[in-house]
Amino acid sequence: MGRRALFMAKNKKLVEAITAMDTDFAQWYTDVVKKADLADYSSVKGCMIIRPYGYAIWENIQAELDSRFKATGHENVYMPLFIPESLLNKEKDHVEGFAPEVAWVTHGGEEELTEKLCVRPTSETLFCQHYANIIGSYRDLPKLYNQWANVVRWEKTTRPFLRTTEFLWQEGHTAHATMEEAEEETLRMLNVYADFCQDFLAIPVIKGQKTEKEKFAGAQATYTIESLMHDGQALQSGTSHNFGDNFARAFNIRYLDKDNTHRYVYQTSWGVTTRLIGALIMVHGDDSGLVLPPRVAPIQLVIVPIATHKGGVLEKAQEIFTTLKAKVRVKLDDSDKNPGWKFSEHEMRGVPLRLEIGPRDVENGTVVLVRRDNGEKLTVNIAELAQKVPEILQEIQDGLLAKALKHREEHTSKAYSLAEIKENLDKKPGFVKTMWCGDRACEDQVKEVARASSRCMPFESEHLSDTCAICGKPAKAMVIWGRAY
RNA sequence: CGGAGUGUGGCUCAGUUUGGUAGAGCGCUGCGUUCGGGACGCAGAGGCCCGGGGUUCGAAUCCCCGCACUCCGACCA
Repeated sequence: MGRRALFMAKNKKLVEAITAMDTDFAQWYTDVVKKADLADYSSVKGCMIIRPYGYAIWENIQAELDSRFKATGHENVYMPLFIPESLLNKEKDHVEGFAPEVAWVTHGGEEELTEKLCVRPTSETLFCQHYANIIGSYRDLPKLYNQWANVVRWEKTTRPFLRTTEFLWQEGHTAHATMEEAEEETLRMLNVYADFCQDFLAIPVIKGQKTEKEKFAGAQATYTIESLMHDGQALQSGTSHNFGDNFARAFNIRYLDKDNTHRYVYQTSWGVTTRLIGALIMVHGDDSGLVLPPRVAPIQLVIVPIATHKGGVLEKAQEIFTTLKAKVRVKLDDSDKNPGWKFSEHEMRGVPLRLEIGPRDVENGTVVLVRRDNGEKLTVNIAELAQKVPEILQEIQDGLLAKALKHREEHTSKAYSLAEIKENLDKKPGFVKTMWCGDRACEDQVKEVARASSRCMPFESEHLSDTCAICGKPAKAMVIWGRAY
């Protein structure tokens, strides 16, 4: 009864099974993951069961990205799950970066292995060894490979999708004849990610370069797309690395050039992970649960028939289902739950559009459409549905991106001192822009005082002042700071 | 890796203080009535009380030792 009362009193919050965002954002996140049937916990810490609905989102992400990778000339391959210890150790910075979080296989059956095998935390070393074998001539270049795989990193703190011990991702690994080509590739793929996030996931991102401190172990340059969650925390949503010839030297990947001299190749790697699902939740979700942008939504429209025992309703619903099936991903929920229950269920799962059809509608030749993003109800003639539904879905897609962008802008500030960075973040968590001298010491200080890290040096940067906001020395770049997941 | 908390039907928990026949709500199954914002009635099914050792006539409850998970801080996609 108390629950019911809450339900009635607070019209905005339609689902009482989910903790309100303002009450406890972390709990809200966990509630959404579970109530939207995205994932379940497993018996191994940090490993989750991705349920059909969550996996369907991942499959949509995969399909779209994969076609964009193919369109830019990449081929898919599959590398082994295991890496011999000696192979992992070949590149010094790389192994040092990953050593603390690798899982090791020491036994095969009852027998102890002569060499430990690492469960891949990433596959640079595997690709490198393979490239050393197959690249001989400039005619073999470039090699543009990608793999869809799982990787394991022994994390201390885990959260579903955001940081799990095992996660799914894609890792692109390419080899080029020149540094210029490698740099071009690195940026090309960063742009693929950025466009994908904005067009498909309706998540606005900031493109930029990581500082020395934050760059990938073994890379010469790391580029990133950074997004801002609803609670003002930053999320690194994808990275693209230019390795230069670091790995090529360590793994002796050389090609014979046109002038008959051996040269090292220049390599890149780039990846996005199931973390993107976490971003979707935290960028678009609300107190009623998940809100999915139509393009990534496994179900774009759900049909809820009302009073199915009355003649004609179910038949009409089925007819509409058949018509719309050709245009959008549609589900007819003809289960014997109550309509109200179904409304809540599909809201929690973030279905962008709901279609209600009851006896009144059948009589009038109309249906009621309800938007998940703003709750708006529209009465539409059945004859117009095939045209209207795609239009409304597009509006929702655009609206979500605009809303997220507005939120990010409202949570982005400028600062001119260390104290101001901290003050801004404490007052209103988000992105803080400052000038920076380029010294690691200043980053460490921001970490210590403001509990924030440098997210990136954005490509689109401004000149805020001549001096570093932290130490006052001449500034070299603008940096965006934030508290990150 | 520190600090705190929690482990009892599928889920959320009560029961533990003070040892004495394992409970509730939700969910699940069947039948019927309902159906425009989480419906209702009746009848059911379902538990090695996290694990291992003690103490006791008797342990979910008391004592040791583990393990797991959650949340908060240092490292990371």
